[in-house]
Amino acid sequence: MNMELSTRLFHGDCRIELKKIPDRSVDLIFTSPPYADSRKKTYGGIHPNKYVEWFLPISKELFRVLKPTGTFVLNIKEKVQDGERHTYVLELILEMRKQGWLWTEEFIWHKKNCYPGKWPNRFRDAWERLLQFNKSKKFHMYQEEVMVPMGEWARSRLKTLSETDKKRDDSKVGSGFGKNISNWLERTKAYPTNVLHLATECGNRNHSAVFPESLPEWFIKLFTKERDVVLDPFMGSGTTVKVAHKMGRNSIGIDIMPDYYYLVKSELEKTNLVLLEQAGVYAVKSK
Amino acid sequence: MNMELSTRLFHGDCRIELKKIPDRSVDLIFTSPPYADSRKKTYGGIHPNKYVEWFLPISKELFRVLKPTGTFVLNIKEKVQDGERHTYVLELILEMRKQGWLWTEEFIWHKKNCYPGKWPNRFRDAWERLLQFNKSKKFHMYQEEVMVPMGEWARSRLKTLSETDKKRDDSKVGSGFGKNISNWLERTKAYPTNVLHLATECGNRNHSAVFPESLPEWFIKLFTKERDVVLDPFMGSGTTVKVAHKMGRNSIGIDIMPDYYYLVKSELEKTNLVLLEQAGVYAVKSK
DNA sequence: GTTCCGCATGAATCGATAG
DNA sequence: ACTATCGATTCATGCGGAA
Repeated sequence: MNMELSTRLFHGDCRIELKKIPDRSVDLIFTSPPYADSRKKTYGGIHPNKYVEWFLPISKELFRVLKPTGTFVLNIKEKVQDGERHTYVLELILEMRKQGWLWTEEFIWHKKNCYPGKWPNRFRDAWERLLQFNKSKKFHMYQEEVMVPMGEWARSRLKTLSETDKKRDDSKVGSGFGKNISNWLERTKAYPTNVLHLATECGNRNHSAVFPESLPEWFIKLFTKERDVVLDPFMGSGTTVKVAHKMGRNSIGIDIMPDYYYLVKSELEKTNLVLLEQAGVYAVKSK
Repeated sequence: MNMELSTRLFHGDCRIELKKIPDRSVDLIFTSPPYADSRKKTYGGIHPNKYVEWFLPISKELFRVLKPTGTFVLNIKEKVQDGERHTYVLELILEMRKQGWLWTEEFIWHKKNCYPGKWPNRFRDAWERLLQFNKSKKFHMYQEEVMVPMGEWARSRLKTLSETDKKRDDSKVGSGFGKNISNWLERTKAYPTNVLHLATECGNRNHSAVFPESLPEWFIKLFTKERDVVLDPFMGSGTTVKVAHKMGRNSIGIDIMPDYYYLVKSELEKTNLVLLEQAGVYAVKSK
């Protein structure tokens, strides 16, 4: 059957634009909001001390639009201010829990090629937080989709298992053991951990604060299946929505900056964009 | 000159034992306190909800004994409770700042071999926090001491060179060769980042150390020089004090558990222990 | 001496069962 | 209902013994 895959873009402040999205309609929110006091020109430079206050109305709307089985992944890192790490991320987590969010996990994104520099009192910052929030303890997670190749020892391990297998097969007759065995034998992959090793994308000076495609891709694989809905309320150059579309997910992108909005719009038009009746709402048709 | 290197051990609750240590006398505090609700048998199992309340009087004493130029490195990680990451670490950071601590940095310890397991809603936990606190913005940091070889190619290259070096060392007679090598070595070293990659120690039948020796070693190199004073108020099996002593630093270890206390004591006695007048205070003489 | 292989062992977490 | 205990699950590492 021919189904339509939609990519909807909204141009405006997500505090307002989010209200156009129905309750419990989104499977995954993946976003990297403007960092405190940075990207001043694009987002008006939220002061670190005002960051929590600014973000809470947004996270409340995000709570509303997320399905009970959905997940919110927030890519964020505190800035250094006056020689100290600022505490707005810590405070934000505490306040979001008061809104009903469950702080399920904190993934670490290890940036293998982090920004260069040298300071007398600190080293280069090579990691960012990927905070996982949920509305309920029962959320969808497709762990098999992100399994990774095992270490070197996999071969010998498999050998051992096949021998153990034989022994058990002799002693046990007609039990459900065979199924387990085949599971083990085909195992050449392992589940990942909560530490992600990805290089940052470099050389793209058109847009600030870009993350590599593999970052949203990993979480989209992990927390959604095809035809699910992915939302990025701080779309920026559109990495999340473009990856989502490529992966057969419906997506929604919001950005306040005209440059970003029209950039993503035109890029989607290059492929197969369909304008919907609402202003600023587009759908990309896909076979 | 013959100087004495001292390793002082205290047996008791660090909330009390710390009072025996003078104000502003410690250069580095490196410790890994008992995790909430774990090590029940050893520390009485502090409940996660009581953790901050329990730790704050200790951090207050630590603040007192640390030199203004010193550093406090706290190895900690929140437990999962009821499907969520607990918030006691976040709250602890916020409360410690109220005590006057500066939250300078958060290092990530990536545990390459983390505990195995599989669950429907989370992956294996492969990282811990190493929170850096200071009393002032002007603290001592010896960055050159922890420089690392650049990249993989450099590492293999270094191997080759060191082997070649050895071979020629036998036949070499005071040529300028060594100097060339050291020059080359300096060029291939880079400052590290705030992400540390270390495996936990396992299979060592002696004692199960909580962290590998290289962890305290790295921070001792970074934040102290020889003859400085290193303190671990939750000594455990004594990794920190033993590494500190090996590196020519004076050290102080405290533990409430008799088993740990007498274990470390006897290990130090095997080398060259000197009993001081105070009960529970020992010094290891070193030439 | 090397290299390879087998094995024990973790600062874990969930879900079920029991009190 | 709420807490305590137990079994099942899982994989990187370093050691020791064997080829």
